[in-house]
Amino acid sequence: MSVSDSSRAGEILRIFQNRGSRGVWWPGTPEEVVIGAVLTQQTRWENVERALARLKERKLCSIAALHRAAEPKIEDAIRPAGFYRIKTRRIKALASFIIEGFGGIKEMADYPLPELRRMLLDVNGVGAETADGILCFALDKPTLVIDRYTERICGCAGIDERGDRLKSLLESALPDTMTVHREMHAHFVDYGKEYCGKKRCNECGIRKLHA
DNA sequence: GACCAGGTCCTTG
DNA sequence: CAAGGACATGGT
Repeated sequence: MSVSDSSRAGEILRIFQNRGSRGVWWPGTPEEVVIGAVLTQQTRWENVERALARLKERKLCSIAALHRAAEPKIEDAIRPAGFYRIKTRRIKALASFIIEGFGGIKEMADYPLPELRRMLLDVNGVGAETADGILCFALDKPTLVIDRYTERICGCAGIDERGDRLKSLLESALPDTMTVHREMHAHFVDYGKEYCGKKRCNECGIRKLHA
Protein backbone atom coordinates (compact mmCIF):
# COMPACT_ATOMS: atom_id res chain seq x y z
CA MET A 1 0.00 0.00 0.00
CA SER A 2 1.43 3.34 -1.05
CA VAL A 3 1.14 6.72 0.64
CA SER A 4 -1.31 7.85 -2.04
CA ASP A 5 -3.43 4.77 -1.42
CA SER A 6 -3.78 5.68 2.24
CA SER A 7 -4.60 9.25 1.46
CA ARG A 8 -7.19 8.24 -1.14
CA ALA A 9 -8.71 5.81 1.34
CA GLY A 10 -8.93 8.60 3.89
CA GLU A 11 -10.59 10.87 1.33
CA ILE A 12 -13.19 8.28 0.40
CA LEU A 13 -14.05 7.67 4.04
CA ARG A 14 -14.27 11.41 4.65
CA ILE A 15 -16.66 11.83 1.72
CA PHE A 16 -18.82 9.07 3.13
CA GLN A 17 -18.86 10.53 6.61
CA ASN A 18 -20.04 13.81 5.15
CA ARG A 19 -23.02 12.02 3.64
CA GLY A 20 -24.25 11.21 7.13
CA SER A 21 -25.33 8.02 8.87
CA ARG A 22 -26.94 5.16 6.98
CA GLY A 23 -28.84 4.12 10.13
CA VAL A 24 -29.78 0.47 10.54
CA TRP A 25 -28.69 -0.59 7.10
CA TRP A 26 -28.96 -4.37 7.51
CA PRO A 27 -32.21 -5.02 9.38
CA GLY A 28 -33.18 -8.15 11.29
CA THR A 29 -32.07 -10.28 14.20
CA PRO A 30 -28.56 -11.75 14.20
CA GLU A 31 -29.99 -15.05 12.95
CA GLU A 32 -31.77 -13.31 10.09
CA VAL A 33 -28.56 -11.50 9.20
CA VAL A 34 -26.68 -14.80 9.01
CA ILE A 35 -29.35 -16.35 6.79
CA GLY A 36 -29.61 -13.18 4.71
CA ALA A 37 -25.84 -13.14 4.23
CA VAL A 38 -26.11 -16.28 2.13
CA LEU A 39 -29.38 -15.32 0.47
CA THR A 40 -28.03 -11.97 -0.69
CA GLN A 41 -25.14 -13.47 -2.63
CA GLN A 42 -25.38 -11.98 -6.14
CA THR A 43 -29.02 -11.08 -5.44
CA ARG A 44 -31.10 -7.93 -4.96
CA TRP A 45 -32.13 -7.23 -1.40
CA GLU A 46 -35.88 -7.10 -2.23
CA ASN A 47 -35.70 -10.72 -3.32
CA VAL A 48 -33.87 -11.64 -0.14
CA GLU A 49 -36.69 -10.07 1.87
CA ARG A 50 -39.25 -12.17 0.04
CA ALA A 51 -37.29 -15.30 0.80
CA LEU A 52 -36.90 -14.33 4.47
CA ALA A 53 -40.64 -13.65 4.73
CA ARG A 54 -41.42 -17.09 3.30
CA LEU A 55 -39.00 -18.71 5.75
CA LYS A 56 -40.81 -16.94 8.59
CA GLU A 57 -44.24 -18.04 7.36
CA ARG A 58 -42.99 -21.62 7.39
CA LYS A 59 -41.29 -21.37 10.78
CA LEU A 60 -37.93 -21.96 9.15
CA CYS A 61 -36.31 -18.62 9.88
CA SER A 62 -33.83 -19.70 12.53
CA ILE A 63 -30.50 -21.46 12.44
CA ALA A 64 -31.82 -24.38 14.49
CA ALA A 65 -34.91 -24.83 12.30
CA LEU A 66 -32.84 -24.72 9.13
CA HIS A 67 -30.38 -27.19 10.60
CA ARG A 68 -33.15 -29.72 11.09
CA ALA A 69 -35.33 -28.97 8.04
CA ALA A 70 -35.34 -31.11 4.89
CA GLU A 71 -33.62 -29.47 1.93
CA PRO A 72 -36.64 -29.38 -0.40
CA LYS A 73 -38.57 -27.39 2.21
CA ILE A 74 -35.82 -24.80 2.35
CA GLU A 75 -35.40 -24.72 -1.42
CA ASP A 76 -39.05 -23.96 -1.93
CA ALA A 77 -39.09 -21.24 0.72
CA ILE A 78 -36.07 -19.34 -0.57
CA ARG A 79 -36.89 -19.67 -4.27
CA PRO A 80 -37.48 -15.90 -4.72
CA ALA A 81 -33.83 -15.21 -3.83
CA GLY A 82 -32.55 -17.25 -6.75
CA PHE A 83 -29.77 -19.88 -6.79
CA TYR A 84 -32.07 -21.68 -4.40
CA ARG A 85 -30.50 -25.13 -4.61
CA ILE A 86 -26.92 -24.06 -4.03
CA LYS A 87 -27.97 -21.54 -1.39
CA THR A 88 -29.85 -24.25 0.46
CA ARG A 89 -26.69 -26.34 0.57
CA ARG A 90 -24.74 -23.31 1.79
CA ILE A 91 -27.27 -22.48 4.47
CA LYS A 92 -27.19 -26.10 5.60
CA ALA A 93 -23.40 -26.07 5.82
CA LEU A 94 -23.48 -22.84 7.79
CA ALA A 95 -26.20 -24.07 10.15
CA SER A 96 -24.23 -27.27 10.86
CA PHE A 97 -21.11 -25.23 11.49
CA ILE A 98 -22.92 -23.01 13.98
CA ILE A 99 -25.08 -25.57 15.79
CA GLU A 100 -22.60 -28.41 15.94
CA GLY A 101 -19.53 -26.28 16.44
CA PHE A 102 -20.85 -23.75 18.94
CA GLY A 103 -24.46 -24.47 19.85
CA GLY A 104 -25.65 -21.11 18.57
CA ILE A 105 -24.75 -17.66 17.35
CA LYS A 106 -24.31 -16.15 20.81
CA GLU A 107 -21.65 -18.67 21.74
CA MET A 108 -19.89 -18.16 18.45
CA ALA A 109 -19.38 -14.46 19.15
CA ASP A 110 -17.08 -15.31 22.06
CA TYR A 111 -14.34 -16.42 19.68
CA PRO A 112 -11.68 -13.90 18.67
CA LEU A 113 -12.25 -12.24 15.31
CA PRO A 114 -9.32 -13.51 13.24
CA GLU A 115 -9.80 -17.14 14.24
CA LEU A 116 -13.55 -16.99 13.72
CA ARG A 117 -13.07 -15.47 10.28
CA ARG A 118 -10.73 -18.26 9.23
CA MET A 119 -13.20 -20.86 10.43
CA LEU A 120 -16.10 -19.24 8.59
CA LEU A 121 -14.08 -19.14 5.38
CA ASP A 122 -13.67 -22.91 5.64
CA VAL A 123 -17.44 -23.37 5.44
CA ASN A 124 -18.48 -24.23 1.91
CA GLY A 125 -20.31 -21.35 0.31
CA VAL A 126 -18.92 -18.75 2.73
CA GLY A 127 -16.47 -16.42 1.06
CA ALA A 128 -14.89 -13.23 2.35
CA GLU A 129 -17.93 -11.02 1.89
CA THR A 130 -20.37 -13.44 3.50
CA ALA A 131 -17.99 -14.10 6.40
CA ASP A 132 -17.42 -10.41 7.08
CA GLY A 133 -21.12 -9.65 6.70
CA ILE A 134 -21.87 -12.18 9.41
CA LEU A 135 -19.01 -11.04 11.63
CA CYS A 136 -19.86 -7.35 11.45
CA PHE A 137 -23.65 -7.27 11.17
CA ALA A 138 -24.62 -10.36 13.20
CA LEU A 139 -21.75 -10.79 15.65
CA ASP A 140 -20.90 -7.11 16.17
CA LYS A 141 -17.25 -7.48 15.17
CA PRO A 142 -15.27 -4.49 13.82
CA THR A 143 -14.47 -5.90 10.38
CA LEU A 144 -15.07 -4.28 6.99
CA VAL A 145 -17.11 -6.04 4.31
CA ILE A 146 -15.46 -5.74 0.91
CA ASP A 147 -17.92 -6.17 -1.92
CA ARG A 148 -17.99 -5.39 -5.65
CA TYR A 149 -19.00 -1.79 -5.01
CA THR A 150 -16.11 -1.27 -2.60
CA GLU A 151 -13.64 -2.57 -5.16
CA ARG A 152 -15.24 -0.59 -8.00
CA ILE A 153 -15.30 2.66 -6.05
CA CYS A 154 -11.76 2.28 -4.75
CA GLY A 155 -10.57 1.31 -8.24
CA CYS A 156 -12.28 4.42 -9.54
CA ALA A 157 -10.33 6.45 -6.98
CA GLY A 158 -7.08 4.97 -8.25
CA ILE A 159 -6.50 2.39 -5.53
CA ASP A 160 -5.22 -0.71 -7.28
CA GLU A 161 -5.92 -3.27 -4.55
CA ARG A 162 -8.67 -5.81 -4.08
CA GLY A 163 -9.85 -8.43 -1.64
CA ASP A 164 -8.03 -8.81 1.66
CA ARG A 165 -5.34 -6.30 0.74
CA LEU A 166 -7.96 -3.65 0.08
CA LYS A 167 -9.68 -4.63 3.31
CA SER A 168 -6.51 -4.06 5.36
CA LEU A 169 -5.83 -0.81 3.59
CA LEU A 170 -9.27 0.61 4.33
CA GLU A 171 -9.44 -0.77 7.86
CA SER A 172 -6.20 0.91 8.80
CA ALA A 173 -7.96 4.22 8.09
CA LEU A 174 -10.90 3.38 10.37
CA PRO A 175 -11.41 3.51 14.12
CA ASP A 176 -11.73 -0.01 15.49
CA THR A 177 -15.46 0.09 16.23
CA MET A 178 -18.23 -2.11 14.92
CA THR A 179 -20.49 0.86 14.22
CA VAL A 180 -18.03 2.63 11.94
CA HIS A 181 -17.33 -0.55 10.00
CA ARG A 182 -21.05 -1.08 9.49
CA GLU A 183 -21.56 2.50 8.37
CA MET A 184 -18.70 2.37 5.89
CA HIS A 185 -19.91 -0.77 4.20
CA ALA A 186 -23.40 0.69 3.98
CA HIS A 187 -21.93 3.82 2.39
CA PHE A 188 -20.00 1.86 -0.20
CA VAL A 189 -23.12 -0.02 -1.26
CA ASP A 190 -25.46 2.98 -1.25
CA TYR A 191 -22.95 5.19 -3.04
CA GLY A 192 -22.22 2.41 -5.52
CA LYS A 193 -25.88 1.96 -6.34
CA GLU A 194 -26.24 5.68 -6.80
CA TYR A 195 -23.16 6.44 -8.89
CA CYS A 196 -21.50 3.30 -10.14
CA GLY A 197 -24.06 2.11 -12.62
CA LYS A 198 -22.71 1.69 -16.12
CA LYS A 199 -23.56 5.23 -17.12
CA ARG A 200 -22.66 7.44 -14.26
CA CYS A 201 -19.33 6.24 -12.97
CA ASN A 202 -17.52 9.19 -14.52
CA GLU A 203 -19.60 11.75 -12.72
CA CYS A 204 -19.07 10.95 -9.08
CA GLY A 205 -16.75 12.81 -6.76
CA ILE A 206 -14.65 9.73 -6.08
CA ARG A 207 -13.32 9.76 -9.61
CA LYS A 208 -11.62 13.08 -8.95
CA LEU A 209 -9.34 11.40 -6.41
CA HIS A 210 -7.65 9.58 -9.28
CA ALA A 211 -4.18 10.95 -9.98
C1' DG B 1 -35.26 -10.13 -24.86
C1' DA B 2 -30.96 -8.48 -22.80
C1' DC B 3 -28.81 -7.23 -18.64
C1' DC B 4 -27.94 -7.09 -13.81
C1' DA B 5 -28.06 -7.97 -8.66
C1' DG B 6 -25.12 -6.46 -1.16
C1' DG B 7 -20.79 -14.00 -4.39
C1' DT B 8 -18.70 -18.39 -4.38
C1' DC B 9 -16.92 -22.50 -6.27
C1' DC B 10 -14.77 -25.23 -9.79
C1' DT B 11 -12.40 -25.96 -13.98
C1' DT B 12 -8.94 -24.43 -17.54
C1' DG B 13 -5.12 -22.07 -19.60
C1' DC C 1 -2.92 -16.12 -10.83
C1' DA C 2 -6.70 -14.66 -14.57
C1' DA C 3 -10.59 -15.97 -17.05
C1' DG C 4 -14.85 -18.30 -17.82
C1' DG C 5 -18.90 -20.81 -16.49
C1' DA C 6 -22.61 -22.44 -13.32
C1' DC C 7 -25.95 -21.37 -10.15
C1' DA C 8 -31.80 -18.87 -10.77
C1' DT C 9 -35.27 -15.40 -9.66
C1' DG C 10 -37.29 -10.87 -10.46
C1' DG C 11 -37.00 -5.94 -11.85
C1' DT C 12 -35.81 -2.39 -15.58
